[in-house]
Amino acid sequence: METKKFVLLDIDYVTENDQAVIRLFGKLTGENGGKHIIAMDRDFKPYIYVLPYDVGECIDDLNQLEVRKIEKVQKKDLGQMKEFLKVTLKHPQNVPKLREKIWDLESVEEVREHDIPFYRRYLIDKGIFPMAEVEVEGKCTYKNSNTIYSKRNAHSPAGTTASPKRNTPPPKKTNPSLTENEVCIFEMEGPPKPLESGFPELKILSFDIEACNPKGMPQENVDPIIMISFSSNQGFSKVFSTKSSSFDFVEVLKDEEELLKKFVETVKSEDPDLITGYNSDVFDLSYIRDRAAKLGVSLDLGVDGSQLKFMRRGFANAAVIKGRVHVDLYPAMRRYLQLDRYTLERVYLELMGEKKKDIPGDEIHACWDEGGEKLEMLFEYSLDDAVAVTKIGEKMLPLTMELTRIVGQPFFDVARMATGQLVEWYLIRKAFEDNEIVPNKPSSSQHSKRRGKSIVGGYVKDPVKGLHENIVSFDFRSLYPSIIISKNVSPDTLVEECDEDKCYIAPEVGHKFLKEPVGFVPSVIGNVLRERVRVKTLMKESKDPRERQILNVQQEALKRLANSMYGVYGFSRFRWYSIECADAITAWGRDFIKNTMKKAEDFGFKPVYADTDGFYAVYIG
DNA sequence: GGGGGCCGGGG
DNA sequence: GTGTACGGCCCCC
Repeated sequence: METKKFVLLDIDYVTENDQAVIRLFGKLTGENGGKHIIAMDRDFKPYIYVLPYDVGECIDDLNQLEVRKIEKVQKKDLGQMKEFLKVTLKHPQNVPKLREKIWDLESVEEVREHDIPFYRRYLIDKGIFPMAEVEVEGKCTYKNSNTIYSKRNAHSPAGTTASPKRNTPPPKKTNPSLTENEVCIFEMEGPPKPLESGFPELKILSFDIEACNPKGMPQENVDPIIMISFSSNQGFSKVFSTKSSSFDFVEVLKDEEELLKKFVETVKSEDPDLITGYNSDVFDLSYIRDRAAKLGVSLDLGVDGSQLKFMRRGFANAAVIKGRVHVDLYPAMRRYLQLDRYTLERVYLELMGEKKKDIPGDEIHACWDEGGEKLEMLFEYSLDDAVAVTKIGEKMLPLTMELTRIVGQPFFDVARMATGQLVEWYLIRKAFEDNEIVPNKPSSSQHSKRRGKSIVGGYVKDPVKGLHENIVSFDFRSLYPSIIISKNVSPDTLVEECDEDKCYIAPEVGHKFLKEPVGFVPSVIGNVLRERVRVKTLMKESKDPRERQILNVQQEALKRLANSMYGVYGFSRFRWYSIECADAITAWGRDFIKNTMKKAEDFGFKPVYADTDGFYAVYIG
């Protein structure tokens, strides 16, 4: 038996002998530091909770179905203790198959926590966090990365002869390149242990491809890839192309097939933790997939030698490279910044304060054809794009990393989550820690019912026109989070009736919230804000500039999380949705700002503009 | 005013 | 894969 410590980069599960096996992808720290590890846990089983009408009858009914285990458990449902049945199933894929059947049983009132993906359940239940260190015990076998992958697709049951998907082009003879990496395949014995750890140093590799078509956007069935650029945060920068250049950073390859092979080889030899691109989910990697399929080049980019694949994620697909984290910075920047446009050029200007080389899309074809000076410009532009992506990544990924370490879901997911989802997954983890059962997502009918209701927002006083002198401003610090905490606004403290001294009553709307006990959401926000104060104090005390910078990112992440928590009450598709809570919060907000303005007036200030959590006033004496 | 449809960004 | 999810703007009743 041996012990390994590693930074947890990603997680998934595969099926072996009809059993789900969790795989933790990481990078070893300490001894053998830098090498990849794939730790396999065969002991974790999928489960759901069932709220029975009649316990005995329900157990009998469940025993008729293909279940592994049934246990009675006490869990809080919005603060109220109830007896649930924890039903362990045989395979994660049985959950969607069986949950309807179970729900339809006469003895069953409700099925809960039936839509939490298996790997997320694992992270939550084991208390481990991606982008932090984990310790495992068991046995390690070193293998070459391209010998691991055995025709088995993640998530498809072993043995089933799955028809080859568009996802995975038929791998032709792989080039036994010199850049294969040794990977520690680790059989876990016992659960993983979370370790207190600092901010991991990650290697980021960015890339960008060029292709061209005289008529407009290049078409993957016609137009070849003409160059691929790379840039890392550790000094690597290179352009590969099928045309030569006088620049040192350009390396010429004989044809597109060789170019694509070089792409794969470079990813393997550079061996980054993070791969970033700009619109790479939708454009670069999709284009590479299609061209590679056409030319029969194997895209075995995963650390386990698995193929590049695409996952459906809402309206766009996300490109997955197992064991490395591929992040498309384009959708990430859309959430991170508030801009009119999100072109790479615009985002770069915003973050770096300087212009980037640019060639309009419709001129690329001419540059490529003409050659000479124009072509050299194209090489420079292409490299500059990859460099820009690295720089943007260095600026914004630390925040994503902190959010990952707080929310506790994979970096890949966190980088693609809207803030509402971040909050939801954070609350789901906290619910597990507090023995609270997670509310179900609204059904489509509940959802449309919710959408029909609207919430009155913050108080806005239209600005008084004119040029004002002697302006003073006032604003509440984190108004909504403060209201949630001070008025204990939570779905589990909301009551129909109560004694006046035992609850807080919202102005205008009249919703009542018990003063005690502390509600689930207020307690979570309270912890987030206290943690933020703690981090800010550490930051002020710290003498080390790098440490200060890291702590600053941490407190920013906590602030983002606290400020977006109010939203869970008002967004119709969220699990902790509560129109009463949302209404009460904004009602208190309006009340506070109006009262403060009135008081200011008593002291001779005349408000000229107000919005939600602050106002401006002039002193008139 | 609010529900439905389209688009972004990449070359 | 126990997830099928965006948000802003325009247009149209």
